Amino acid sequence: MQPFDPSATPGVPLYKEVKRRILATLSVGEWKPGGLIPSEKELCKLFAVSIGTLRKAIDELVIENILVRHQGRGTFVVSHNRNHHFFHFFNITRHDGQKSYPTVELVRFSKVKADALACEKLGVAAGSKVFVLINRLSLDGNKPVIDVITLPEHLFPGLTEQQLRQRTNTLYNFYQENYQLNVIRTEEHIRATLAGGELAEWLAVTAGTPLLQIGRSAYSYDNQPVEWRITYVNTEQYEYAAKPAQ
Amino acid sequence: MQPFDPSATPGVPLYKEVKRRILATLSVGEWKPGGLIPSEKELCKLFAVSIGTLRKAIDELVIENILVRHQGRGTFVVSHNRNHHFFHFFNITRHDGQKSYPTVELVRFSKVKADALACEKLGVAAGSKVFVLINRLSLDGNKPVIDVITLPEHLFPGLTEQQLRQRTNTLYNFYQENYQLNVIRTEEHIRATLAGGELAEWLAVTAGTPLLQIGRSAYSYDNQPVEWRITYVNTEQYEYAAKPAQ
DNA sequence: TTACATTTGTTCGTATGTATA
DNA sequence: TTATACATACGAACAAATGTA
Repeated sequence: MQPFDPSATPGVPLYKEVKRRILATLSVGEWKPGGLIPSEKELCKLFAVSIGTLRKAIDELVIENILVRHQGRGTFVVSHNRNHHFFHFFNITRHDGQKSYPTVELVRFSKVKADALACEKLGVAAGSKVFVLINRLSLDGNKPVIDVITLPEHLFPGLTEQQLRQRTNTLYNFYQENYQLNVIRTEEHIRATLAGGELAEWLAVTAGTPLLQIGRSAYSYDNQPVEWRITYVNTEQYEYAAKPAQ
Repeated sequence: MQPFDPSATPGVPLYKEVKRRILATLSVGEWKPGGLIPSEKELCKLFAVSIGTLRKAIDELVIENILVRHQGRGTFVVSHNRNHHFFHFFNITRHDGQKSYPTVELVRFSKVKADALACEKLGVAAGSKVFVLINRLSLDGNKPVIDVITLPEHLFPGLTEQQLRQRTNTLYNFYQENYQLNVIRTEEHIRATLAGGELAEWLAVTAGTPLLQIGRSAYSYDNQPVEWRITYVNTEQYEYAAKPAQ
């Protein structure tokens, strides 16, 4: 005989329900990125489950890079920092596989009506306003990457060019600190294209140079779309390192 | 007091040791792809560990796509089939995300001395012989993909063009069935390039068309390199779908 | 259709080890 | 040194899926 539990749903394992409740708590900002969540013992009491069930829920959130455990210290909400987690979303390396931190230069900032593609990718109504940022990234003195980033205005109210220029950490850290938007997952689709026009200028290549064109959707908790970007990469000296098929 | 265990190594958790022993058993071919491994109860006896420890070892192998569990049936060694597991290593989709199975046409088959890059990627001595296969893939009547595949001769003794033409399943299934080489992991690095020469002919595009150039190393158990390939993709109608950052 | 044995999945809990502050 | 927190290892009981008699 099961103990009475009003939240129990037939067919849904208890640990999945615990996981959902942890995600919901993260989603409303009760536990903040970089912060400590209650200990396993406390969470067992809170959710009225055994330690094994709780650990199974947290295990999945750790695998999904949403929580991180530190033996002896506690369990933390994953945060976007320069040191931790950055290369999880930055897949550009030198041909020899060497990674390095890019420096970023804001080339353009504007607020416009979203085009059809942006509306679809961001899940906003036709005619909605969006911010468009164009960033140029430098690596080892080269400038091989241009990011064209689209952000829905309703999630970034009052965003200004100055704020973006003054940020000292990563862009995803900026979203997190200033707009409580925590990017936890991306989807990427890669095509080849040719440089031309302003893109060729910004990358300092001749028109007709082959480039990678990487479309990325970035999501927060609850699969909320936060950002849509297209990244262009000159692969003369750099390349895209795909994650091992898993 | 711990029970005496001659295989125990200080600092290495028991479940990691169990995992290593399962991998070693797979590596020598004692449990075959597609086949059933002993039940959890039997494995507990075999390794003299508790059910929890055994499950933790198997959990990791399931996450790594090496084993697969079926409730009520048992635990199986993952196998390369047309139906199961194929899209795990095939990341080309239509622009709308639609997946379909390619048909394959062998364009060229030869045995040559490995060049420096192939030697490095396959971990073979300079001057070693390798087979080079060129495949053209069709999707929905289009021919957007060329694979240039390099295989070390010592792992594929006696490989013939006829064998390759007669295969009815995937290439990785062919390696598995005929050479007991089970590809379980790949690494991929993506660049942009321009079509030209034979490549442009095979893909039926004009010279100067931008293409994806995807370098892939494929590994078996024990990180043994099995295959090195370069895939060229015409992304006019297709694209590379990266796995979600995980 | 039914009954049963087998196998994995879920949930519970305890004891001990290891890392941290 | 001590308390706290996660990591590892143990195992019991029951649920759910599967295949077979």
